Amino acid sequence: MKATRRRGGAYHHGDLRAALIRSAVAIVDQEGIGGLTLRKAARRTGVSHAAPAHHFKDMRGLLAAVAEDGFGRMAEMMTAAQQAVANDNPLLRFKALGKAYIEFALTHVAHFKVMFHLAVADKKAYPGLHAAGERAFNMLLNAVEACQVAGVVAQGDARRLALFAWSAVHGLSTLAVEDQLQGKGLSAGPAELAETLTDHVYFGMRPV
Amino acid sequence: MKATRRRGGAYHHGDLRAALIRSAVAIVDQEGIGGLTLRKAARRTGVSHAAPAHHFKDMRGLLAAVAEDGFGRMAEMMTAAQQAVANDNPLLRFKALGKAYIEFALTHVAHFKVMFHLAVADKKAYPGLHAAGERAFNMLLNAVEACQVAGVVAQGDARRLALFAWSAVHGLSTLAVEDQLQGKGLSAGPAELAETLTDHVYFGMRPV
DNA sequence: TAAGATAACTTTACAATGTCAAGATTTGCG
DNA sequence: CGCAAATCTTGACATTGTAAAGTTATCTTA
Repeated sequence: MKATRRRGGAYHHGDLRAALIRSAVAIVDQEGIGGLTLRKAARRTGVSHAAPAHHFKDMRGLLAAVAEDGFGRMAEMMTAAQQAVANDNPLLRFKALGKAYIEFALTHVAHFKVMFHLAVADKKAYPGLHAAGERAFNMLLNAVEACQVAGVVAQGDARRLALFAWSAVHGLSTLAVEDQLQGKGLSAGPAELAETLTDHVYFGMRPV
Repeated sequence: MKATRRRGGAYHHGDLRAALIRSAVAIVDQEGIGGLTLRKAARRTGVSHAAPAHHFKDMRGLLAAVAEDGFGRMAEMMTAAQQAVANDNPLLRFKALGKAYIEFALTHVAHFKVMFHLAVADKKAYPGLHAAGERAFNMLLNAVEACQVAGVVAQGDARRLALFAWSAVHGLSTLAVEDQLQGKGLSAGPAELAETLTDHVYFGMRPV
């Protein structure tokens, strides 16, 4: 949006951190998460190979930054999807949330892969990342609780119900993003499968 | 089980391929998937750094071998769990299948991580791997169809129903294995969560 | 505005890795 | 027995992550 391109031999980039994240996302998009390299991201951005270290301590720092960026975008998409639905229909809002989750994964494959690929040591090392993930789960939790209040979802531990919904939606996203849905004889694309899946999720949470 | 340890300076290992897979699993268990290295696996097995190349073409070959081994073990656990249930109760068999899937992920974290971590190019490059994944899905599909015949699960595209169940079960496994369940206020461990999750999955598939 | 401090970036350097090529050793088969 | 193939080792090279030290721009402050 601003002076992202380095004119001439400008020593200072101006917005290197964001530019590196963009490059990283592009690389993961093209070559997968294994093709991402600090040096490659630096080359693509037009800076020296050691420049990333000043913005992200190391490789994991870059991945954490991409993941945090992804969680932010996901939260945006989910709130937008939720607000596009009538305020007084908690069930529709709940479904919209689930479909937005899947849609985010399908339209932001690189982000999604990185978001759920940090093996370990992200818990306390990257507090911003932790908080971003927490926020997304809380959106889902609130939607479930609203459905309980409205009586369209069974009573009981809302967190477990939310976990069920999250698992289903996250599972489909993961399988789709990892190309595990090919050759399974599915008669529809991921988008349509998301629709029927969220219906089943709701059926699994109905009051007795 | 056999002559796995190299006595003295034995030039030939005897069962190097399997030994390397074991080492790789151990490394992934201890240091995560990012800590796995061809040379490290070779060192741990007591062979030269280039030895793995003769059994697995490259790094992806080793990962594919670990994944295929994992699919085999998972199929074993799932068939065992299924056969431990009365033959005439398809619903219980279906639930047992789902719980076995989750239990496998929780007890074979390294295998599970590798199984669903091969980014791309596994489709045709590793046919054995592809077939192994196919087999696991077909077990689930058969269980769903048996439930439909018994009338305990709604009619309709069995593959979509199976996908819903797989998504839920796979999602919980993934989240648990990636330590995403911490700090979410869940009042139970993964094993108990698996129990309630499979119940919800079934509820989501009941006949109207 | 000018100097000093700080931040941003580069250059240099090194150990570790994946992978290839060539050599050594063992096994199996005729 | 002899030889070809399979198995493993050694050596080499480009690439990577990362640390240390140097260079250039920006910011602060007096």
